[in-house]
Amino acid sequence: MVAQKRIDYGFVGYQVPTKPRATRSPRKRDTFQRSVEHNQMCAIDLLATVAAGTLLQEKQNPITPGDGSSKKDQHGFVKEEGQDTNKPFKAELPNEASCDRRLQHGFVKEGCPDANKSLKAELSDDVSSDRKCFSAFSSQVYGQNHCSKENPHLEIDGHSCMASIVTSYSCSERLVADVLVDRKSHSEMKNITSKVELGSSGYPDCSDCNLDVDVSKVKDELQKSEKVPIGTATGACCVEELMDEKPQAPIGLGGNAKLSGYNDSVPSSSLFKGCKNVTVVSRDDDENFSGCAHPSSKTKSFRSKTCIGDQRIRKRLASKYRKVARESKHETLSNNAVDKNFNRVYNSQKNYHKRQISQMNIPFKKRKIFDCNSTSNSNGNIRSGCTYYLPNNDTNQGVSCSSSRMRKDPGKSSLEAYRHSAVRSRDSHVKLRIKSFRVPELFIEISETATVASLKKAVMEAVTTLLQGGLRVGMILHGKKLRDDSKTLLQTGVSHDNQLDALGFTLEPNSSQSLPLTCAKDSLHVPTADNMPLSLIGHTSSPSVIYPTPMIHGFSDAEHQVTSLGNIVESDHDSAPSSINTLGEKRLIGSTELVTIPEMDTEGLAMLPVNQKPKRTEISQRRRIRRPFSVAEVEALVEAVERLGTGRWRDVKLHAFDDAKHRTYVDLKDKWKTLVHTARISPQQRRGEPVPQELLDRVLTAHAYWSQQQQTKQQQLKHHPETCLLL
DNA sequence: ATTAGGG
DNA sequence: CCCTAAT
Repeated sequence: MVAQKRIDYGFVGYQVPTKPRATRSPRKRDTFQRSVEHNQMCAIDLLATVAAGTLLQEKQNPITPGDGSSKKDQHGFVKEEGQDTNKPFKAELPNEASCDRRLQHGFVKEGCPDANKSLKAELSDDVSSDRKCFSAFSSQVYGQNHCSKENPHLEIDGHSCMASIVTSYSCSERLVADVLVDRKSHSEMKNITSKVELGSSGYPDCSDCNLDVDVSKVKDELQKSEKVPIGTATGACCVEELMDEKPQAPIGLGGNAKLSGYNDSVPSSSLFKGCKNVTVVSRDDDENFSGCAHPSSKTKSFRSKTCIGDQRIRKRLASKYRKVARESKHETLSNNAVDKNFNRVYNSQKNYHKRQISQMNIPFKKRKIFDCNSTSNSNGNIRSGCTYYLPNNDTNQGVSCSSSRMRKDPGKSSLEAYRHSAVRSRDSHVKLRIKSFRVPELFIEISETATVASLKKAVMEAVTTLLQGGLRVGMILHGKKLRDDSKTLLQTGVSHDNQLDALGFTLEPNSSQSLPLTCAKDSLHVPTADNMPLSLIGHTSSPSVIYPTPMIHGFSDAEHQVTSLGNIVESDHDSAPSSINTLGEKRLIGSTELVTIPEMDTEGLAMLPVNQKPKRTEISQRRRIRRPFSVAEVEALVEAVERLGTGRWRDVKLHAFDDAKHRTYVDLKDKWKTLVHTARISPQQRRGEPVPQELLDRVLTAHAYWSQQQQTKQQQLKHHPETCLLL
């Protein structure tokens, strides 16, 4: 490559950290400049080589240099290089010193500090400019990384929930994050509303909690109603956002729930990531359906639609629920809106790649609502109901008028009535509604020319991936976990009015990321020892606390609510083992209302079955949880390495996995190692989740490229040590 | 704290 | 993923 003969020093983007980047003398500067050019060329070569088709396509839709994209890149670089940008002077010196003492000497010799300083400043400027150019370049080449705040699609209107596109998360994300941080007051999560109805007659047991069970009950009721929740086109995930007024969105979770629509409960969050939410549809029907007034939803219709296309998802959802605090600002998108969104998406999207970010936490929140009509109350029938919101909701709810209202007025009276009724007969039913849970952010990249179907498919895949781990249901009463599945609701007190307030369900997502060990599919639950929830799984008492996954960006209102309830515990997707502590910390960060958490933790621990502790301990001792890399993560890694090269794992981590705390640079390095190995062996020999051949090809290409670069550098050093001096 | 490699 | 040596 052309680059080989040239000196690479100074190029931040691709160069190895060790090399000197800037020089103080004019001559050196020129050299530097050249090196930069050279680097760029290298980069281009690499890109051309590596990126092949995709990149080329992207090039066609280059982002204008001036826009935010460039900024992002720049930003990214800054981070990469670290200190350089920020502290051109000080930072650089040390680096250089380490890299090349000669340089340093020269520098020192030059003598006057001031002169040096100015020079350095200039150099740094140059560097930055170079970087800019590079970034612009890279952005063009990579196309994918442009999430400038300026991009229209990135912005989220309060209500607009779009399918977002995401670019490479690395740089762009960061920028966006920086910019958007302020806005993220809202949760980034998308909510999937689900409606779950519980027939109280059943047992409180976990088994009961299973969607299937509930579903059947619900189903019956639903059948009565004609409405059909909507199958959104996405089929895959239709999440409905809950409107305050029309809280319920039936969801495909569990047997009961159906995903009616996929909404972004918190737009801002989506922005944060630079992605928009993928909204699928919520129909008016849904709303009606969801309406508290209509406790009975159409299960059947739901079910039929539920088929969304991917039973897997459904299953998973069913298996696990998370409580979702409903976001006050849910809005249902009309079809039109959806269409618009899609258009936007398409426009913005360049690649068909869908990505999930490392952050893929799955914070699902679940809301519960008890419906009991006053009328029914008189009857003593639970079903009558009023919608009862769990405490969680209340907190958040400022938004949900219905919930708060329900609770206060009708709710209580109804509750009392309910209680009485409960006392009278054991036949009374408890109806629960779980409106929504959150879905972690999904990033989807799709070409403009892609069909709607493909986008849907992409969304589906993303959702599927998220839910892969499966979900588990836990119940919390008055902040305590209900572990005895054999107890009846009555015995547990769930059927009593007071209890309702304190009742909470938790969904523990076993996402690969969050809870790798608990892979329903693998049937390996044991491992999760680290995670309390996981450990709990094996036990009769399934009541694990729901952990709202700590979002990277902060907690959503819902989460806060949950916290207030004390029902929810967060599971840290990142660190399953120390979930509690971690959670607590995160919460603190995210919100002020953390008080409950500590208690929760304590209780939780205390409550934990004897078995649990040992398990946990054992597991923790053994090692941290295994968290297989998802395809999305692999893609992120590959992309980062393509850009940064091997040997800069810290930078790779910072760029592509900064939010994935459980991925250390060592992990990334190891993963790359295994990827290279995987790419070299025959497909038949590969195990685990198959990695797209395209990615493996990129791995080999990038690996080859960077290996060569390394050799070249070494040779240069050997043969032309003086170059260092010159530079 | 990082990086590189072996296990 | 873990562990370790070398930076």
